[in-house]
Amino acid sequence: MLQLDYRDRRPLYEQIKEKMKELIINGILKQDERIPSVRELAQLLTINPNTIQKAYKDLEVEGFIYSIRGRGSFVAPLNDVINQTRLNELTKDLEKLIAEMMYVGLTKEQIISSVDRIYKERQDKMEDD
Amino acid sequence: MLQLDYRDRRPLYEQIKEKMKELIINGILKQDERIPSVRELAQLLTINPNTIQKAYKDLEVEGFIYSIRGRGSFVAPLNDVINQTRLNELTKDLEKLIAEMMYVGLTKEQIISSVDRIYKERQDKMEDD
DNA sequence: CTTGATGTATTATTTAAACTAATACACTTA
DNA sequence: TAAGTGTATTAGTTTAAATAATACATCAAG
Repeated sequence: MLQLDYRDRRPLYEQIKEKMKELIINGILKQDERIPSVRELAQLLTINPNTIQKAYKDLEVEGFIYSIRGRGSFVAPLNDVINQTRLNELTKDLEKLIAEMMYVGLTKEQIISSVDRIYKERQDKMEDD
Repeated sequence: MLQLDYRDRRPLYEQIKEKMKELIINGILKQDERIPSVRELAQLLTINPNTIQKAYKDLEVEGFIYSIRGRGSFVAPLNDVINQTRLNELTKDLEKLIAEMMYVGLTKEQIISSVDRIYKERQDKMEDD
């Protein structure tokens, strides 16, 4: 379900965050589905529970999961995810990315066709579920 | 010209890289223009020269600047910037970003109109120079 | 040819962040 | 009640970032 890469120079909790986001975004984990507990995942990955805790806390702040003491952690419903702060961050990231793409000489048409292709590929993938 | 943020949790050399990229991408620094020397910038920012050196080395690898021993560091000509490796990285970043934007419910049209807006804004800005 | 500036490299040290470890507590469910 | 959950705290270790002090090769100017 989750594989860590120790050659990766990024912190473990970042890797966990990214992998978990992917699982949620790609629909592998469904809304309100329970995800492994802090201790379970720590044991599975043979790392410290505190590291999982940090990853989960970040994911909760970003709106991807919610946690209930005594019960566990769960995939957040979409409504919770769509918060303006996150949207602003994503837009800012998009601006940076496009700025660099323009700089290396990509035309608007090239960029948009990339967006189009990516969008289509993702839609196809989601329809398979 | 360059302002560091010590509340930022990212490493200083990352901040320097990002700021320098912005200056180049936004056309503030022109092709073949000389940028501050390692020692100059270190003194200006009151940080260690080795930190600047690391930032500059990274920027050179990514194709944004080139350095000549004994002379200084300069903004790279565009042709050098367009390398396939960098393009692949940018495309991968774009894929991740769009995936998350789709997840939070943005339609293809919304994303493309964002791209369109960003592109136009940047073109206007560049024409002012 | 000397001088001062440049990029580059190396080694050692300090500082900060990431990670581990061991507990503790409040809450939920069976 | 017992076992599992999230959460918090404190301490220690490990790793990365940043500093510090040099050294060397190159280039331009005097």
